[in-house]
Amino acid sequence: MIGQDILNEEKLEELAEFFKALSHPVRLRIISILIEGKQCVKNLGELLNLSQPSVSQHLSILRSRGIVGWKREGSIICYYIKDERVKKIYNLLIKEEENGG
Amino acid sequence: MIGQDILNEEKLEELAEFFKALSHPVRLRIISILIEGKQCVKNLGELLNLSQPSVSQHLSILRSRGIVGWKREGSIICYYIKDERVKKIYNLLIKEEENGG
DNA sequence: TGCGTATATTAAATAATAATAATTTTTTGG
DNA sequence: CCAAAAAATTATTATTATTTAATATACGCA
Repeated sequence: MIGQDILNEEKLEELAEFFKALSHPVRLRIISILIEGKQCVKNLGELLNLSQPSVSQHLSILRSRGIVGWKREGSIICYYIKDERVKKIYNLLIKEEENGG
Repeated sequence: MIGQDILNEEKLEELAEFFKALSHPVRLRIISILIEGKQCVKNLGELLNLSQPSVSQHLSILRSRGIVGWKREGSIICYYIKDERVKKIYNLLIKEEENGG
């Protein structure tokens, strides 16, 4: 059957959740920042001009989908891109477009 | 400033809308079917085992984001993938994964 | 024109997300 | 242990998306 061999229901749900995590301007901005390099929550809040709890909530969504990872460094927690698919998509949608891709 | 040169607010919103359109299992299935080739609404409903109005609603979301296009052929309307980014992402996420990409 | 098929739109009810504010936990340093 | 800083969680309310059912539109043909 068409289009059913690769994508079973479980895989579809997982993919939809993945895209849902990317479906918010703030989270896309967070991703674009983290692609440049890891950042702590406080810095993200300042770069985004958002409250700490708000940043934390968005990070928690990205974390729960495995898109970002984190590491405590002393008193702060640094976030980074964990899911390589995100980097690939970023390159494909953003970077390539710069050269009219 | 980090991550702000390329992605202005407008572009971020557009991208978020793009991902939102992909954030549903049914719409992902529709896309996977249309990537194999164009299909009319009735066939889609049968392949997806969904009611006609339900398929139409999902198509309308994909249409409004420019992800699919359509063409009337006699009494039926055929839908096809219009946004090339979708094909790229599909190849990247689905096809590459088959060979352990 | 009128009927049947194909598709789209609308409406109403429910569920999911987002934004904001308040509270809590964890860690560092005195 | 205590206070302050950093981050996470919770609660509340507002907004948006999804589902289902009902209705409407467009086309082809007798």
